[in-house]
Amino acid sequence: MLDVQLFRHEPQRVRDGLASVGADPVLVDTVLELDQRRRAALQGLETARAERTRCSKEIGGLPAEQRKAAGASVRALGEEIAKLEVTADEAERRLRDVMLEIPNLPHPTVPVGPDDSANVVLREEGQRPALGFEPKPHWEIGAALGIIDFERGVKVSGSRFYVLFGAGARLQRALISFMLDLHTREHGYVEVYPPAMVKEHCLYGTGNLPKFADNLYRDAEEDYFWVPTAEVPVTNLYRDEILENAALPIRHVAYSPCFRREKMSAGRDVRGIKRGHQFDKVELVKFVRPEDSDRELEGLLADAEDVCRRLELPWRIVQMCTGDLSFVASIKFDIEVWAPGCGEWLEVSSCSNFRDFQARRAQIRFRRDREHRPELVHTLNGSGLALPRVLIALLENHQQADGSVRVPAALRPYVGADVIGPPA
RNA sequence: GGAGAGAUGGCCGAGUGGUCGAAGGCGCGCGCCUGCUAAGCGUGUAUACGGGUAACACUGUAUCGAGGGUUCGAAUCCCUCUCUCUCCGCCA
Repeated sequence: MLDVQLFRHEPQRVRDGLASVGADPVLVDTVLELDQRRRAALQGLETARAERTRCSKEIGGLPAEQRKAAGASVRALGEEIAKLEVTADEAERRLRDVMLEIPNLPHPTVPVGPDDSANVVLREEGQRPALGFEPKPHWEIGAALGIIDFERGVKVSGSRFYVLFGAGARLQRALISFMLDLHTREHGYVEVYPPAMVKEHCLYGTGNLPKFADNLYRDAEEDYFWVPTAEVPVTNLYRDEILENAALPIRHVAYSPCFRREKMSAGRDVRGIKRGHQFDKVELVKFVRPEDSDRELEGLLADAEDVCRRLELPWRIVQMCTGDLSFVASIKFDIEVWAPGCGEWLEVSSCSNFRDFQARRAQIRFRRDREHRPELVHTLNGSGLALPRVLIALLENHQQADGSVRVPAALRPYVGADVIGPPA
């Protein structure tokens, strides 16, 4: 959520920003009008309440037998207040509803563009493998090795589900452990194991609601949502808190399963394990002082890239243009790994700086010192990394002519083998 | 799932209809004193949204788990919900 003050003081800047991310600049005028209405309603209400308080105190000082009569004369005021409350609440709610649907403003350094065609590939890192044979897609490799079973996944849970067997399951578990260890031991993150189900308000905090309900699984009866990413529970860890200045920055790494309905991408990426309803992910989440957030984003990106490097995967960094930013991000860099088998770049992480957008929704603040009022923190996050796609890249980049898959050195202690071969 | 107890400021803990944003203690900030490793004295110490200011100051309203009700007036009375704790049942 954006700061209403920004609308009041720099409306043109907000209009320009909204236009650049494809939102309607007229929203600024809507907000300004609703804000005006809200303030007017509030002033009327507060005046009336102040008057009532004065009267009530007077009555309190009266002898008991006079109170009843005096009270009756104030009754009308109470009824008026009730009406003004309804008006003020209504104004407040309408403003809030609009504000909740307004996207974040882009960081000034974000390249301007209408859609993903204007995204910028900043650099390419790592070596593409010189395989010397026609690379197979992971669904062939996985099936041949007996480590990915698509048919049984469908049998048990329907389309977009698969089952990992044997070395495949172990490989995934190894990746999770490897990533958690790397980020906790070498990058300074504190590990968190969060709930995979959250209450509705958490999703408002991170910005998944109200706009993106159709990508979420929910249990309406119990008001539970399955998390689409660990970002949701981890960001909400500090909701409604005022953190100590010394506690910042907070850097968390969390492994969690993620659940997405994928309604919007029906029919897309149905082959393989690239896009399922359930997948695993190791997520990095930061809570930082505003002045540190630009630098912290660089660090976040570097920490996520380090996973690619150690897994000996070729990757590239793509900066999202204004038109391709997510609803909540003010700046975003994707990490894409090359998958030679299916011949595409796979998004394995989106590293974003949300600035105070989520913090305002979730009311995550910190106190710089006693003299200052609490300030909103900046939140950032990015995957470090998303498991199934790393698995794809691993199988496809490290496949060998005989059908086996080489395990990169960094992963060997976790897998307990140098090579994943066909079933005996 | 059944029965009971509870939810007050950073923490502990008073407060059962009025002058209570809320005693007292702890913690913490600032000042003084003292001078020795600790204490004493004074003073201050929630948040949000309005008004106000160049910015402070100042000022209004709200907030005692959440929502609703009674009342001129609710931390205090009534209802609903949430959460926590104890016991029973069930269970990985």
